Amino acid sequence: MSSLSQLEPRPVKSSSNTQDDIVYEHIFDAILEQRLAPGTKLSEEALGEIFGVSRTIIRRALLRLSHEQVVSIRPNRGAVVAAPSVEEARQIFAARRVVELAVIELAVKHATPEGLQRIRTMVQEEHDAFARGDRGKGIRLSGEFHLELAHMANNTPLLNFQRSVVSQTSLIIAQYEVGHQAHCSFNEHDALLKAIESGDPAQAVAMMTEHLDHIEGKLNLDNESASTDLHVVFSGVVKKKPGRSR
Amino acid sequence: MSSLSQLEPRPVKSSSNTQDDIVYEHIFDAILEQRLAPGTKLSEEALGEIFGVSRTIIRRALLRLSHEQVVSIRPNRGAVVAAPSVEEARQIFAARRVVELAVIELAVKHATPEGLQRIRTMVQEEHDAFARGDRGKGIRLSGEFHLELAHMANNTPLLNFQRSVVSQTSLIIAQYEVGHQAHCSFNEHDALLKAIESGDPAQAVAMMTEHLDHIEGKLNLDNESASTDLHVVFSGVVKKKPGRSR
DNA sequence: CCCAGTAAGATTGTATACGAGATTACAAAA
DNA sequence: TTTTGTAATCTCGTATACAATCTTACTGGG
Repeated sequence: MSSLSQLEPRPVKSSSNTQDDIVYEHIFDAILEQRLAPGTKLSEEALGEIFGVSRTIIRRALLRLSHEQVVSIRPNRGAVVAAPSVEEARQIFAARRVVELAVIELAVKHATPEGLQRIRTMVQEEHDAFARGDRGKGIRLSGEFHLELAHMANNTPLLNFQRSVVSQTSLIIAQYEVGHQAHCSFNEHDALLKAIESGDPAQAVAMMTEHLDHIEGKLNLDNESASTDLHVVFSGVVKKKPGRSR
Repeated sequence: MSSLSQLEPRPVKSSSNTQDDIVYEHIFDAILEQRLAPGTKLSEEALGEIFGVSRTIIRRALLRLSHEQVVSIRPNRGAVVAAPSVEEARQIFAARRVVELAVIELAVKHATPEGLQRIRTMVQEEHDAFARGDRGKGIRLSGEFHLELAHMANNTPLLNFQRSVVSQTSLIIAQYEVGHQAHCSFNEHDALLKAIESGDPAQAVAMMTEHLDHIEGKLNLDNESASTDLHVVFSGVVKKKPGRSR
C-alpha cells in the first residue's frame, strides 16, 4: 500500500533507483547518522512494512549490509546492527589507517578542480550541519567526506573498502565514544582539504595520520567492561527489554 | 597425512555448512581455479539444478559474489563471471598493492609457529600441484597463499578485502595473461615465507613488491584489443553459441 | 540474400506460502 | 518469590508461483 516515494525520510542520493538499493541506502544512512544504535534488531517484516515492500527486498538489503559488516545476521535469529567488539574495533581502525593513507595519497595525485569543489562544498555542509545542531547529519557528512576522498582517488575497490570501514567506524564511535566532542571535526577536514590543494602528498598523509589519531583518541577501547553498561558489552547476546534501555 | 583436504572431490573448506555458503564456495573455487572463464553466464536455474537447491539459495550466493566483485549482475539479464576491463584491472592491482604490503608487514609482526607451519604446508601443496600438472589447483592454492598471509596478519577487514582483490586478480590473469608461465610461482612464495620467518618487515615488504611486479608483468594491459580474441574483448556482450568456440 | 519487426520462449524479479527454529509467556513446583 | 519446564507465538529459511523483462526465432519485406 504505502509506496516508497511517499515516505522517504530524506533525499536519496545519487546512485540507485531499484527498490533494494533504496532500502539499503536508507538503512545505511540511518546507521551512519547513528539513528540506529549498534545491537538494534532489524526485523524483516517490520522493515518490509515501513518501506512498503516484501521481505524479499529487505532481505537483499540486509544481506548487502552484512557483507559490508555493518549488519550482523545470526542464523535463525535475524539481523541486528553490528556491534563491533573492542578487538574488532582495533582491527577496523588498523585497516582504516591502511586504506585512508593510500587513499589520501592517490587523492592528491588525482585531484581535479571539480573534485576539490565537491569536497569544499561537503566540508561547508558539514560545518553548517554541526552549526545548526544537526548532529546526525553532521556525523554522516563527516563520514562521506572520507568517501569523497576515496572517490577522488579514482579507485573503485578502495572506495568500496573505504565505505565499509568508514561505516563501521561510525558504529564504533556510537559504542565507545567518551564525552560529546565534535567528531571528525570539520576543522581537520578543512585542513586536509588544504593539504590536498597544496599538492604535497607527504603533508596530506601526515595530516590524515593526525586526523585518525584524533578520532581514535576520542574512544575508550582500553577497558572493555568499564564505563559502558552490560547491554553494550554483551550487545551481541543482549535481549531487548522495553523500558530500561537508552 | 600429506593432504587431507584434497581427498574429497568437493573441496569444501573450513568455514561453512549452510547451503548457500556451500554453493558460494564451489562457484568461488571454480573461478579461482579458472574453470569458469570471465563472461560466463551463470544461470540461476541451471545452478539450482546442479547443486540441488532452489533459485533462492543460488541467488544469495550470486549476490555475495557480486558484492565481492567476482560476479557481475546485470538487472533483468542475469549474472556472469566478472570480466574486469583494463582500467578496472589497473585499479584492482593498485588496491592489491596497498593491502598486500600492509598485510605482509602485519603478518611479520604477528607470525606464530602454527601460522608459519600452515603457510609452509600450503607452499608445499602448491608446489606439488604444479609439479603434477594440476594447473587449476595450483592457481587456487597460490591465491590462497595470499589469503593465508592476511589470516596471519590477524585483521578480518583486511582479510575480506584481500579475498576480493585476490579473486579478482585471478579473473584478470585469465583475461590478460600472455604466454603460459607459472603464475605466482611458488618459488617466490617460498622466498616470501623465508622473509617472514626472518622477521624483517622491510625485507618482506620488498619481496612482496617484487612478487607483485612479477605478477603484473606477466599481463598485457597496455593494448586492450590486442592478442586476445574477440570473445574476451567483448566478453560482456558475447552471446553463447555452441559449436564454434575454442 | 539481408534486414527489420513481431511473436514465442526463456530467464529473471518479486511476492507469498509453508515449515523449522527461536523467543516469549505462562504455569507449576520448590 | 524464584526457577524451570512446556506450550503458544513469532520470526526466519526455503521453495515456489506469477509477473515483468529480455532473448531468440520466425516471418515478411526490401
